[in-house]
Amino acid sequence: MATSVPDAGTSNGSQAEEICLVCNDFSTGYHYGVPSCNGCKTFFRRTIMKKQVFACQYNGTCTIDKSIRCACRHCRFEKCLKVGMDRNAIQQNRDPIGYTKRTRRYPPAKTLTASMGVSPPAIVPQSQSPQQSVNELTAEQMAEDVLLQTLMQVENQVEKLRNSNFVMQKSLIEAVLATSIFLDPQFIESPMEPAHNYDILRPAKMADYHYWHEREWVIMIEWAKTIPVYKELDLADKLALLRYSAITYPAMIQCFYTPDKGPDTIVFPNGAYFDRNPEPERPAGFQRKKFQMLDNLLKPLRDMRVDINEFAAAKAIFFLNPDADDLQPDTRHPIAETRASITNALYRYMVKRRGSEEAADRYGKLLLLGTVIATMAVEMKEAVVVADFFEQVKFSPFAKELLFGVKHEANGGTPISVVTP
Amino acid sequence: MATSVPDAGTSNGSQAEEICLVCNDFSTGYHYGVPSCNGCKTFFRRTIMKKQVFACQYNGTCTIDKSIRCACRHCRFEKCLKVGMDRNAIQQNRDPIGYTKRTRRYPPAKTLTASMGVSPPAIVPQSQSPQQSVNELTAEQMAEDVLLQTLMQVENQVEKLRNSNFVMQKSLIEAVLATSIFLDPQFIESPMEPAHNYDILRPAKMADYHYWHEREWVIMIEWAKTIPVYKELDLADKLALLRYSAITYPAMIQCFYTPDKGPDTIVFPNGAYFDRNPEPERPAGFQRKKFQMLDNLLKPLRDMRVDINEFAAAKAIFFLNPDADDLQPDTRHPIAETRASITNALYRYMVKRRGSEEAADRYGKLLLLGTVIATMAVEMKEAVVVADFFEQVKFSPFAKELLFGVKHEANGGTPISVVTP
DNA sequence: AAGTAGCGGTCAAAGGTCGA
DNA sequence: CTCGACCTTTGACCGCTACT
Repeated sequence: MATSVPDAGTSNGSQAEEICLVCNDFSTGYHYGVPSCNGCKTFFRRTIMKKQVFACQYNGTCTIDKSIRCACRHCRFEKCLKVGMDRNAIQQNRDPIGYTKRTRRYPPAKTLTASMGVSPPAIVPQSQSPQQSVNELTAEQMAEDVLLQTLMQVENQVEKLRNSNFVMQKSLIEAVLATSIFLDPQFIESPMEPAHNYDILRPAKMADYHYWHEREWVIMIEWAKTIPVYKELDLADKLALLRYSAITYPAMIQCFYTPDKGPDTIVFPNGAYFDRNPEPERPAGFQRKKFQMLDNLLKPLRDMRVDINEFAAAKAIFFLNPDADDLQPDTRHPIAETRASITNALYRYMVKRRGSEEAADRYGKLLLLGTVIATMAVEMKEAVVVADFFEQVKFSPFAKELLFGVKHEANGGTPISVVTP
Repeated sequence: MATSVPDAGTSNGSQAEEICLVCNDFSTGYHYGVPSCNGCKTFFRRTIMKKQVFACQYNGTCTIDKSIRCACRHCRFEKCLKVGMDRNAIQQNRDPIGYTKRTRRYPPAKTLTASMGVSPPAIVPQSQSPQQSVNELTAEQMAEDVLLQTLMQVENQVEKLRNSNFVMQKSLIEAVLATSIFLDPQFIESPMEPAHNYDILRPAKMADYHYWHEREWVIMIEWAKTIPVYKELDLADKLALLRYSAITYPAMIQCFYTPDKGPDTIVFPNGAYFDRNPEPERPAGFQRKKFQMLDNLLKPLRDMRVDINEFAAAKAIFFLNPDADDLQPDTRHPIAETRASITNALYRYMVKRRGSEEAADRYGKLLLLGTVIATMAVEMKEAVVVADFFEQVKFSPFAKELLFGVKHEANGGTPISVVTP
């Protein structure tokens, strides 16, 4: 326990390799691919080898620092994964799929080079280096991983944009055609504005629902424009994808980014919240949507402890729906291809973080959330049409453009009607 | 914690290290820099961590000895400091670790394997036995694989039943409650009847659609009764699952088992077929369903060359939808568990047959068909309701029971209206 | 031949547990 | 409530192997 507090003041990045990325203690070199200290290195290895699963006593957001790195093993392990420690670099206890023999336990005798029979690969390196199937990626796989990394990086900007005070005064078409703010270096480097106060909550009013939906839509549009395949689509196809996700994208965002105020509460960044209580002034059918969000989205996301990177991938997978209405037949294929690229990269990401066994289970559960998304998309499309038909909801021009594909007027942009919450 | 025992030269040092410098009890090693016993070690830590301050009842000169070390906490703590215990060696609170007594309970969850039954094993499995990693499947995994194998075996009977001339004259409720024909040894051993002649095709008429839908429903019911978790459900939950899949189960069956007459044709076993041609006599909305079946189900099933075993798993995964309407809350969890068991077993099956790389891609694509299924389920539920409302379709009593949950009449069974094709 | 980076293993010494 | 026998967890240090 070296008590020596490192002078963190040196902003020199070249020293970064000497600091443990997990706990900021002095690093003793690269371990499992990450500059880290002996403690975090050993902790990571032990956790994986013993297949331990921890639970955070709080809300899974504990800060990990040298002085308190032992306080929450769940968050410490999550931090290890977050900074990129690679469980495939752990040698014992290998991937159960590509069966490799291990020669541990009692005899250190390595005379039994052949060990047990089954040796699938032509070359069997006796003592396994962490190479092989893991680091050897094809060019295609690397491209897929780059795509996923881009999604992850953008996702890390989403909350910043969501909490910010930006005002978009564009029509839907203009917003779709403009360059994404997520690709604007000035925005990327801007600091996160102080989070809203989540301690003072108040029930959401109609104005809150409208305000936040339109805000999430703008975020969805800015986000979509960062996806390579999306940029290449015709305007009509872009709008078709946006329309398909118009209901579910805000729902996913709101479920994932709400602070944990219990299993029945979803909070908007301004402190407005809703829960299971009925709200008679809202159109019928929206109560059902609330239950679906709480039971079928929020709960599994929480239970699975979906991390932001998995969430980034899931959002894109469900958004890039080649079966969405009104897509031109020619564009379905490239969309499906990109979707497959993301699923493949997501799977590799999960294997790296969770191991192949848990990854398969987790991957399946996450993809099956697609059924929930699809159900909500269809049901709410119906409900929205009905609500509009009976004029229960006064949709803004922006909303009508998005939900119903109302033709854009020749020249003037229809400004977003921002409702002050 | 390199001990760096400084005893090198001291003659009697070897003896002193075995004695607690605080109370002269046997020491258990160095604690906080001083050879000390467990009691004094723990006492010192507790005192520091709880920031306790003691007062001596006498004059602060109490002797501390093993027999009376608890008599005066003030003087005991002073003695700790005097012999050199280092308060800087006290660390922060750590994460709680749970039970440590081996005579109590089973370890803190995580291993769902032996969750059933009482069986607290004398030896806690929590300890490290790094075995089981490679070829060895856990008992849980083996149970999952057995479940999948059962589904596969039943699936191999489906076409036999579908092509047979069986006539079910039962009401929905009776069919649900009876024993599955798939579990009847007599049926299992019966030979497959000669397949229908798929060379002579004719366009399907309304009667064909009705006939085959009701027939697929009967097959669905017989099939569902072979799923262990399904058997345990209440009648209402059984009906809820059947209702959810009432549209999509026949669609999946028809897509998978149709002979390949080109990408736009689906053939029933009696030679009746349909394709993309509009059929004005059918209700609006059914044309859309046909396109969905051809484009979103038949095409991917063909493109992926889904085999019958994968199909068996997929059917069950989509059928066991824990989010289906009207399910009781308590039954959602066991359904989700079984669904996860099947997905896991399916993944292992794919890895075995295709290798881990292709398996991940294939597994993802197959599970994402769930979005198609969910979309069709919801849309057709709407369409069916509308169709019934406008009486465009004369639903049979059996169909009404299934689709709308019409109450079963007290005694008489409502016979299936078998339309001769 | 010697050096180094990064694996896994080790065990003294931390902290946690729970019946007495 | 405190005590302390007994337990788990931690991490500085070590040996090992592959690759310079």
